[in-house]
Amino acid sequence: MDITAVDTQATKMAGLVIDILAFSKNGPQICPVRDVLDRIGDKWSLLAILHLGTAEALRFNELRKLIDGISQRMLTVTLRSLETDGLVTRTVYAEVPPRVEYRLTGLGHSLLGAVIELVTWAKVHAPAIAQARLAAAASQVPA
Amino acid sequence: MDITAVDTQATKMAGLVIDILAFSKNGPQICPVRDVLDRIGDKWSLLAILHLGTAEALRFNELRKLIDGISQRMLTVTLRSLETDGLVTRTVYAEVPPRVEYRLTGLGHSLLGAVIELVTWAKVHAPAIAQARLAAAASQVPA
DNA sequence: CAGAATCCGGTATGATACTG
DNA sequence: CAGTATCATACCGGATTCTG
Repeated sequence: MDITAVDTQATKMAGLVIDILAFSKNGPQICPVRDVLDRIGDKWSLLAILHLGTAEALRFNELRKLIDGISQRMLTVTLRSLETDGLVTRTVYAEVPPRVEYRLTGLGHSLLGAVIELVTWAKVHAPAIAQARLAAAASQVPA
Repeated sequence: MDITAVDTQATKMAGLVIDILAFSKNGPQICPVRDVLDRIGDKWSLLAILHLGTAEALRFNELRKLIDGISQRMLTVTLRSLETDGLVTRTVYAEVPPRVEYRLTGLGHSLLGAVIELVTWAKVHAPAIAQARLAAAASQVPA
């Protein structure tokens, strides 16, 4: 990739971003971009979506085991808010003991695609970020 | 897209996610996916990256005006942490009054690509989410 | 099993004032 | 202009206990 190609792509991305940000200013309601980012910007939503993307359906305690470190409370809260936003469905089976299954909706699957992009980026560039942090720490306390 | 195609794509995404999550378990250090999500999961980082993606370079107060509602303090904190992670560069010009320019690094631009995917999703599906929320609110207080 | 309710601390964020 | 320093606070999220 030569300089010209880089420039072209950068310009293209800039145009896309400008469109998005312009859109976010329109209308009387809050910015949809911020709104969605707030939703997925919490500690567990994206992880829940990722794990739900690995199976057709998952039960509450299955998710609890898969998402390492999540508390019962936060799993409940997270799933409810994802349900409210139409990203997952919650199905209760009238049995005893109770069984509840969660699965991604079509909307949830469409988000999964974008999320995979992001975590793939994270996976690929994690070493670069770690290195940058080390370099920053080193220049912080040189003596 | 027929049922088979949907299934195939869903299976493919599931495989990708499994790879990513498996990777995140490896090694003694913390999960890189969570690490990066924590970084960009704060309130302002993604917005700063998006705006920096619209121009070659931006000054402190230019960003301040562009990112509506951000406080001086949070802009500073956000930019510093992005700098620490190697996503933006900070250039101080020895002038008076001082001038400081921020611009995305190559790493930052690569993240911008994934972020654009995400916010584009947000832009497209914001109405669907809004509708889901309304439906949830309606079923909440039916009487 | 799958939660609901409650309490509680830490941290992220905001407001304000001061400075090189 | 581009911060830093300090204080105030809201709310996120964890631990615990109780329930259908």
